[in-house]
Amino acid sequence: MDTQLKRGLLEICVLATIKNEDSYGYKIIKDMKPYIELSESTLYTILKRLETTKMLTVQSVEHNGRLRKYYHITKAGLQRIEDFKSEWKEVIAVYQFVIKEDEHD
Amino acid sequence: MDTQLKRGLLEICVLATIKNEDSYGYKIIKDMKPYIELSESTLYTILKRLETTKMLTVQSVEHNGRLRKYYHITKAGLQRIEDFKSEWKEVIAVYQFVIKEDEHD
DNA sequence: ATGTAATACATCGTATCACGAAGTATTACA
DNA sequence: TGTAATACTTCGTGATACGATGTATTACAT
Repeated sequence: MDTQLKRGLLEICVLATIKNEDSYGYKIIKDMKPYIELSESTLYTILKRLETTKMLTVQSVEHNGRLRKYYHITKAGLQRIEDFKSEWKEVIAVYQFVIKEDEHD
Repeated sequence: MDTQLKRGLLEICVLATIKNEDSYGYKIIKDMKPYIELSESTLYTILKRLETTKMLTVQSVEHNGRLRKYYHITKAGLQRIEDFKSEWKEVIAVYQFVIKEDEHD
């Protein structure tokens, strides 16, 4: 998918991925893959940002002797998804405008 | 609209605006306004970029003693819109994933 | 006549952000 | 013994939306 088009979707998609169940970096990438691909450097940048903006919280959990960082969505994160849904109406309006066929007169 | 969300839409929206009729900067902004707002600096940056990538051609036309730069979409520009339509299927898939309700088990 | 808004285009600097490259470290399996 | 998969991190770069600012003309109101 075009990089610019992804910009508005990546962050919200990460939130959606951890919405129902806490998850960690490597798994988030795999879960998102069918819908939208992103590199590790991109994901960890986004996770850090979402943490800074309090959209999620982090907890390190030991797994097989190694630490895994589990991410948990916050109320603000859930609200962010709701806001996205509202904004989507505007996006659809733009799309309709773009695909509108020529009115041959 | 959120800046990030706009990133994937602005360029294509400019092309859609001039698709049926050649237009110039100031008018493009006004025509786009109901769907998506952008500043003059943003638009002229985009127009320059679309010219560089051969998505449109420019022609200066005298109007009321002043020069207006009219922009005309090219074949490549029209193709760009078609490509966007194709890509939209992926965008919708992402959206569906984001709004998917929790499966309470 | 004087001021203000609208029209029309251009440039500069900045902040945000996706991403490739590279690195560290462990586990699993051939 | 080597290679892939797992897991997280840092750094530098390029793309791009946007505010600020500037130039210049026309139109209209005070």
